Amino acid sequence: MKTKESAAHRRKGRPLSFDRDVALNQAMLLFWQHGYEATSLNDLTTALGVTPSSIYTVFGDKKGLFLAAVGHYVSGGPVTSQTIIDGAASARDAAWGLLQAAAIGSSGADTPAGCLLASSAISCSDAASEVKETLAGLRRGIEAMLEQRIAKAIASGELPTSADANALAGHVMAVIQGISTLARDGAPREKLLRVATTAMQAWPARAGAEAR
Amino acid sequence: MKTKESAAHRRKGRPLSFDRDVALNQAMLLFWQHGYEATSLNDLTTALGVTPSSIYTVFGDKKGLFLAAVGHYVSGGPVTSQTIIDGAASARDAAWGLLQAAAIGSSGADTPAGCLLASSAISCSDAASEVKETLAGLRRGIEAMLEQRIAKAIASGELPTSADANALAGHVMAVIQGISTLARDGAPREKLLRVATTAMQAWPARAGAEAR
DNA sequence: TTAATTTCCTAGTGATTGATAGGAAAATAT
DNA sequence: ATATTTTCCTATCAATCACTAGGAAATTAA
Repeated sequence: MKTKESAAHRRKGRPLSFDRDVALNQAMLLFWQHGYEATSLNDLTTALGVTPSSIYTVFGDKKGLFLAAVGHYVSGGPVTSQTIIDGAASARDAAWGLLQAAAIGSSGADTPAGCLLASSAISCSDAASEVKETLAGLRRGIEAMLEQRIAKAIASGELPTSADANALAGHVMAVIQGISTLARDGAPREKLLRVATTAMQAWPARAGAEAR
Repeated sequence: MKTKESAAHRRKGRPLSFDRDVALNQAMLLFWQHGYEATSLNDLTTALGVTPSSIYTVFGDKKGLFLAAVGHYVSGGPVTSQTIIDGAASARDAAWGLLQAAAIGSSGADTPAGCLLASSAISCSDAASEVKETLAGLRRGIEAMLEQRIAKAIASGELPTSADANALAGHVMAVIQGISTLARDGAPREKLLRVATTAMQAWPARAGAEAR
């Protein structure tokens, strides 16, 4: 069920000596652990078992490999931010789903701590600013999707009109970012989940309820 | 009123040709903007107007300069995390003070976006793990101080016994971390403050009040 | 003035960085 | 078989990295 180009047409020249997805997964793990700039080509070629020239013919350059690894990260599993938000029964569930996914994804036993999007290019040299900006764009995209979902909930009466969609979405994104750092600092999954639960206490009551 | 060694005793050899605090401030700004590893010695010597050998005689090595710059950062102004927590009238005010300081400090007009502690060494190579761990320790220290302040508030009846000091402190730290990243991604101060305000909505009601 | 001490500058160290040149090897197409 | 296309490996590129040797210059102590 992998994206394996339905075997209808084979390439012409010498075939790749390695599995592109396996290599991409290895690269993703390295970038996840050490970040974009701190992961050297030497680290990558060693871990992937591939020579530099192969990387450059397949992915262009280090930046291309990183972006491909990010793509592998965001669309690798069945659960993405998009599917979480779209599949949630309410804006509140969307926020909780994202926070829960961040807590669990940042504390996997077989993956580095934290979130690749949140941690791999926070500070960098000018040469890597394009990569940093790409990740920032992905983060902003998730935030925008969540904000729209919240705005829809306000419009539909699910949330009170006094709710601030922009601030609520920003708060959720901030906590997701923070959960990633807490995880990298060594916090266990159980704590990350309690932080996520605490963050949800900031969620406004349903529009009907006259509390707060 | 600077810490200038009360002029009682001058050093023996040739005097420093530059002001240590001015240089440290410049170094801090560079590390603040680009992070620890992405800031090269060449960047530093150029900005500081100082030769490499001078840096090494005064600060030991790049790591020593960075740690000195971090010290300059955390104890540079009159307001520190310590003074915010100790000076707050309540645990709630302590949390709000930290969040507000993060929002304002991350969006200064004359300083790089974000927080140096939160952004300068999130992901790094193995060679810089000591620096990363030092910053993580500073973050954990702030969190521990806040957690103790919250625990004290629970013990004194200021907060309900159902409150989770560890999770509340973790949430505040996560939001601080996230505010730093939002700022680096371009969010304006006004939004950071609204995120901080939203985060405070998660704070439990006073022990007496029977709400929630 | 002379000795001792400390910082100064110039020039360069070996190691590592991302990336490549050149040609052999392996596949398909004819 | 032969041509074409693509990837393979070996060896290496120039640039940059953090860092330092060696000696002149500037200060205090005697």
